[in-house]
Amino acid sequence: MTGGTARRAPLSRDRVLGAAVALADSVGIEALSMRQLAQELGVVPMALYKHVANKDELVDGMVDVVLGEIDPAAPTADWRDAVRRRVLSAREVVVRHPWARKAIESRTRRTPTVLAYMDSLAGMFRAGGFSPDLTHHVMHALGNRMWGFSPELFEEPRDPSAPAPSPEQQEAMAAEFAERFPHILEIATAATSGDLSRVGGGCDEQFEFEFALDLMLDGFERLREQGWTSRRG
Amino acid sequence: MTGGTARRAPLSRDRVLGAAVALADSVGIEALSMRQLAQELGVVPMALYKHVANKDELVDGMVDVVLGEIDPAAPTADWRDAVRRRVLSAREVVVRHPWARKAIESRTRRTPTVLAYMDSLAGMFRAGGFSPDLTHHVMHALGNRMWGFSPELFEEPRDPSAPAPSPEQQEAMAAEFAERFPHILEIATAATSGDLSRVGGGCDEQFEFEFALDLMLDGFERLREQGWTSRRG
DNA sequence: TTGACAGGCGTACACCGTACACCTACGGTT
DNA sequence: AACCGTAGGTGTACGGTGTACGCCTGTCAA
Repeated sequence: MTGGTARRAPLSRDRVLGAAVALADSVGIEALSMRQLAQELGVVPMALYKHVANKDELVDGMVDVVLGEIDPAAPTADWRDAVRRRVLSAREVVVRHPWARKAIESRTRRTPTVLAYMDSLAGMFRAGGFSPDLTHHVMHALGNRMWGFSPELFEEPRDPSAPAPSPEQQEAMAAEFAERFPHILEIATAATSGDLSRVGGGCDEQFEFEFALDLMLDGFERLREQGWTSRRG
Repeated sequence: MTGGTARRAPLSRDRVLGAAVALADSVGIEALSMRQLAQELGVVPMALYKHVANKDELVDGMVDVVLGEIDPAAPTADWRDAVRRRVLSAREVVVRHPWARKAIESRTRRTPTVLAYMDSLAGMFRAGGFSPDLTHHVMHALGNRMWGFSPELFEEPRDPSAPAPSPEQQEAMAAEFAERFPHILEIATAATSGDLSRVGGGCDEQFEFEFALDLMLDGFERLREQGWTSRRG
């Protein structure tokens, strides 16, 4: 009966992964469970296991999905520009999917999609005149930054439900902090251009990311120029 | 009765944390559970909660313990040397406690111990002539490498229980790999000096770490020399 | 002697991933 | 038309997790 109440669309690997990505987008990766995902799909938990082997493989698949959102590599004369674009494009997708950071960090299996991305990046270095040897090391040096994220040194819980400390408590804490961690306080205030009220407010992650990325790329270029090699002689 | 069968030594926060570190050392962080830890201490699970608030706080404490194993900062004329020593000392302890990598990555709360370490590092940059502004950014650029580890691009499961693929299967896989990921294959063989049989064997992590660290430190020094600042004008 | 309290115990709950057996509907073969 | 293999959704159950809550007991100060 085509005109009756529409039957639930059948599951498929893609539908499962898509729903998982959407769910992780809204509740985070640590709240994503097979049971909740099943419920979201109007299905019993075990039904999922007909489409993914287990939860690990599910997360692998989710990572593949978001990696698929990275802009395909565009041909560029300049290796530096090519790498930079690619990585910043990757960054855009992990910003869209904040859980991807943890997911990628925790991943141990390298899926073909992951390998393909790394391969394309390696290819850019090679095309730019990097030796296989040097390419290898700069890929390591890039590390997780190739996926468009850097570790968050300070992640603020910013828990609004927590009871706000009284002003004098705040003052006391600030005083103790200033005594024990003067340099951190100093650079934190520098980061906010001296606006003390915004000290806890987090950093400009995009700036920090590009700063570090460019620093590395500069270093890479220098090593390439001077024909760096790991073999002594 | 002092001479009778010795009563179990009473629990304490330190004893709990010490046992947790030892347990994680032997079974890994993901196998560490409150129940198992309690059993190790000859105690009922809930007894632990009299000494740590919850599991998160337990892990925070464990991280603090291992950070305590880092060599105290020694006075050095050269900022570069000071930072390098400190970070490599940190690396020694995370190599001793492999689980610390994941633990630190997953941590969100910054304990005083963590802050103290970061503060001492920041202090080294400041003493070396870095502006607060620049210090801030280089700390971000250093990222998790300040804890002595870099992300593992390829972690091999190296599962010995998995059925070994037949030689022809292996050959077929290698051929497909070579076609799809030529650059990865190329740099992997470069890493083993052309010894194809060792391609899957992993990289020299220590070398990669120092390579990346020195690359960053070089970059930092250059920025310091030229009086880099994030403010335009 | 008393009574507060620190610290270990036992039970119980909600949640997790997933093994296993079952059912049911569909597509191709005879 | 009868059959049957199989893909895919269901239900139940098991062993694991973190931890809330109440109890009980030994220690020590008043």
